[in-house]
Amino acid sequence: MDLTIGQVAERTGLSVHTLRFYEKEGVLARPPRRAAGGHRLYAEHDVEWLNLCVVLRGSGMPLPEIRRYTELARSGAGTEPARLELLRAHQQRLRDQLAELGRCMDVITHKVHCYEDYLAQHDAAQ
Amino acid sequence: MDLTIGQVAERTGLSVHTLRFYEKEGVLARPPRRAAGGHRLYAEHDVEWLNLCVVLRGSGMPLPEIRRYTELARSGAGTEPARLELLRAHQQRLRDQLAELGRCMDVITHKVHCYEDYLAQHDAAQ
DNA sequence: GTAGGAACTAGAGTCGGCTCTAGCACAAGC
DNA sequence: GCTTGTGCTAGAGCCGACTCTAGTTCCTAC
Repeated sequence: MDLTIGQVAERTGLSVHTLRFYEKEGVLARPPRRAAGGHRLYAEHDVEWLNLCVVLRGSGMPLPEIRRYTELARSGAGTEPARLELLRAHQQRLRDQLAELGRCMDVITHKVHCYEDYLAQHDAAQ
Repeated sequence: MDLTIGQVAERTGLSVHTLRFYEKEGVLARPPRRAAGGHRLYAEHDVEWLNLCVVLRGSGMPLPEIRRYTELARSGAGTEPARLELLRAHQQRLRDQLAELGRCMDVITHKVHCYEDYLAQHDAAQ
């Protein structure tokens, strides 16, 4: 039932290095247990938590804020409103970012069309 | 008709520092002319070019690639196919990124709903 | 002519987020 | 029992993209 750091790396897409780094940064709800020889032992829920963190990171949440969210979750009951607020704020930022990227996409698509038209014209002339 | 670096900063949203930095990085089609005292003099088309660069950067294109695009544009006629290819590649990356961010948004929205439901339940129980 | 703000240069510093190194311990398969 | 791979720690290094500093010069308005 326990997973090695390598197995967790495989299941989260994070590198072994990054997993240790995240642990140091307080991204894990609690540090994993250790085997006799000092090797980390992860549980399934650690993987789930990390996969959520991957989503948060992948959408641009900075590590300190992920740590804050983790701390709230670690504190347990009563912190739900704060957690909700944090997620909502991130959701809004993400919405804004999507809108901004959409505008960028429009500009780029327009540029692409300009070049396509130009080249179509140019090729036809030959 | 000429613009100072400060005016260009205002019109592009870039800082004066960043404008000089971009110039050093070869992001400008050609370095701006200089006034008698050595101050940079920008033309309107520099602002347009920079605004395109802002869009490219804002959508995640790294500076070396922007420089490459700039160099192609500087080389003039004949480089249009290469420019088109570069833009198309970026467009594809942007599409992928938008899709990825959309998936992140779905996960986060789901999380938000979980908390909302939980809190609604919790509040009703009081 | 002088004060204050804007611009100049070269180069150093910062920041976030990894990523890698060194040197060593442990473990699994033959 | 030995090799090969995986893991451990602490800490250094790297990368991209700015961002700022120091020391100086230039322009504008009084």
